[in-house]
Amino acid sequence: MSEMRESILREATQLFADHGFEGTSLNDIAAGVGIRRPSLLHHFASKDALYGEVFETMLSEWFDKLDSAVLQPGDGWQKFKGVIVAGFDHFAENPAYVRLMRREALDGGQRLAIDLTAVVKPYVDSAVTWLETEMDLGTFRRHDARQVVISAYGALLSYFSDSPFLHGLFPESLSEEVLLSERRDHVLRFLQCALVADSEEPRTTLV
Amino acid sequence: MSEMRESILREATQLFADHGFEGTSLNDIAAGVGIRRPSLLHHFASKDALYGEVFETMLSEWFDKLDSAVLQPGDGWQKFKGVIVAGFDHFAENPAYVRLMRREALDGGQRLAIDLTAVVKPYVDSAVTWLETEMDLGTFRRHDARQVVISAYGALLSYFSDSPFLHGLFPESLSEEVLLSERRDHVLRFLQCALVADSEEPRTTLV
DNA sequence: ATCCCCCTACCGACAGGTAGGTAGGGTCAG
DNA sequence: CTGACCCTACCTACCTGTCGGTAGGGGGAT
Repeated sequence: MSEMRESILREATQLFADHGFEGTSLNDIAAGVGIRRPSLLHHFASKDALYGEVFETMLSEWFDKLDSAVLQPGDGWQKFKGVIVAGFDHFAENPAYVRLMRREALDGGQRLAIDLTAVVKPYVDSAVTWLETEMDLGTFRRHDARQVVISAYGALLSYFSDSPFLHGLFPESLSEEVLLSERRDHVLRFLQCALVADSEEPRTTLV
Repeated sequence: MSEMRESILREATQLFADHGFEGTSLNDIAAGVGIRRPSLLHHFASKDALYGEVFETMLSEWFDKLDSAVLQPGDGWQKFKGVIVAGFDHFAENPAYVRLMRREALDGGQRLAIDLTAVVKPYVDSAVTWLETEMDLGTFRRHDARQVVISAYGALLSYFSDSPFLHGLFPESLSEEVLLSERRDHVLRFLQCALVADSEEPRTTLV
């Protein structure tokens, strides 16, 4: 992969995440990497092709992280927590990915060549069956497992996707790092309280 | 308010929600109500003005519902539940509003004349102080109250804003109504488990 | 060393289309 | 007559994508 291609992909990821597909022009992206539009189109066949490649890169990086998180040893809450933490950290490092994903979810994924739902569904289904066995075992409270996945999805993504808006709700004095770690702690504790029955003092088991 | 103005506002709300500000043209909106673009611009000074009015309508309708929900008698979980239900039902009736709000949160509210954060912050702050007193009383578990608001915000909105994407994750056999009521039940039970300590059998108190 | 050829990378200029917004005229009700 | 309403025609700005052309490096053959 050429250096210029990567620069373009990086810039395009940021701009698509910030302003959406329609709100980003090829001129903007080209200017961001210091070339003209025709030169950009030398590396990518079209705006749609560029967008598709940005999205594929985003998805594959996330699936890699997710796969390795799922393969980590552990069970019950420890395993669930591991996946949540992996997601949180990955999204914290790549907030543009979250915003990209949210925009695509809002639009219904019509722009993509791939069927987003079909790609994600296997992950969701395996998470659902795993959750249901844990509930059968009694380690987790009884919930609609699919709904749990959606709720966790919402809890994880919303903070990052809506950060331009949500940030204004906090006192300005708090630094980015403090905000992040507070959110992380909260999400874990909140999910644990909702999922694990005997988590009356969950702080002691949060290690 | 003239009939035509209302039609335009209705159509604009739908299209802005579905395709975003940049993804919606005045021609699309005008065609949707059966007039030409210049006629539309007779009723609204500009695209920005139209969008601003759509957004203001959305906000004021939601704040009305929210105010009356907060004023309902009750305390502790019953009060919290009342607000969540009011939000859920309002969003279920007006999914376009949720998608509009999410899009604006993603963009950072730069397009609006009003400062979205400043408008919402008082509501959040009062919710935070209320939650903290309930936690002090012991009716709710100890959480970071502001984070609880964000989590509830995410749990409520995500299902509606990302519905084009999330719907594909469910079996197609389930009807819209079943899906909605299942989501509603889940959100309430999930939040109750997370917030209320003695909710081991929360179904009995869900009345 | 020199010439030739092909290649990648980039550019200016252009085409075709659409965007938001304006100017001005026709119609019709009060 | 006036004013509200809607129209066609038009403007400028910007969009994506193409075309022709250029700069320059690598590798043979002579």
